[in-house]
Amino acid sequence: MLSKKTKYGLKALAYVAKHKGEDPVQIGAIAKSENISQKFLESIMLTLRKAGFLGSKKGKGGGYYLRRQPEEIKMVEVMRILEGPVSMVPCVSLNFYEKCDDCPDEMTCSVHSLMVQLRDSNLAVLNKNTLADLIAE
Amino acid sequence: MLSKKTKYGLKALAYVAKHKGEDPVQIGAIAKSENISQKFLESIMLTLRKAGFLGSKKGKGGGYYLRRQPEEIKMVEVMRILEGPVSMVPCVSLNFYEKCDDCPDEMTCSVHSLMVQLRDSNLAVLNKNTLADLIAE
DNA sequence: TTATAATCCTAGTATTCCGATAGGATTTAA
DNA sequence: TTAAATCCTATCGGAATACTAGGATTATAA
Repeated sequence: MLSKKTKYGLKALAYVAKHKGEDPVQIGAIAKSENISQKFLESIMLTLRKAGFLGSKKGKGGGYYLRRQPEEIKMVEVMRILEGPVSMVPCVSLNFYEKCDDCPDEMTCSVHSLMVQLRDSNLAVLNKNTLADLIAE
Repeated sequence: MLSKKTKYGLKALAYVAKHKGEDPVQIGAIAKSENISQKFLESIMLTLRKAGFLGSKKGKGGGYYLRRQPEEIKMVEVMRILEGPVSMVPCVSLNFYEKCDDCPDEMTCSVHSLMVQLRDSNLAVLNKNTLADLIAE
């Protein structure tokens, strides 16, 4: 299941992207438009800013804006920040590799190959889609 | 992340499939071979039996055996039983459809299309792979 | 017949994670 | 100087996950 954090984060990014070129958008406006708890969204926006997707302006008239073009923000980057690894098991993760605690040997693990295939098919989709695709429809 | 339940279940199915044609295999043997808590595995085996993948024989010399050919057990079936929906959001699930609580309208939801693509690419992999593929390598 | 070995089944528990909230500190525009 | 916004850390309740306990049931075989 996709976490609410990720879902809200994606929606918020889409919202900001839709208002590109205008004044910065406020958390309150996004929260209201997308039915998201404002406080929860605050922490998500913070994450997205620290990851470099968003910039912010403090104080009155402040808010968030995109720091990169929507076409250049790949979904795989956003997902890795918000949701974590693309892989379903750490031992096939490209960016978050870890040994599985129960597997003595990855090469003889019966689920390994299936997990690699799932990872790769997901990566293909997430590499192809950008923030621009999210607001296209 | 793949749940331990699913991971253990897949490994157990693979183990049983490897011993096809022999006497039924005991939970204890699987647990030992795959580093799984025996009690936990018990409940997983029960699930797999009730789902029709496994048969069981009680009493001394009992254990579990496959009820279908490995080539005919699709990973998508097993995953749906153990892990739940293939989709990451309920509103794009084919077998577990539900409306998302925060979305007023699926058609205007910015993450919808991405979720459909992910679902379909995962389905493709899970439909192609069978239990036979798990033990092939 | 009886001991043993296995599954069956329900309930409970410990821990972790998720979603959300609290409460201010800081910064900026008007 | 006031209001409006982000910034930041800490915390909390509930749900889900991973696992455990304890026995009931069934079948084999000495």
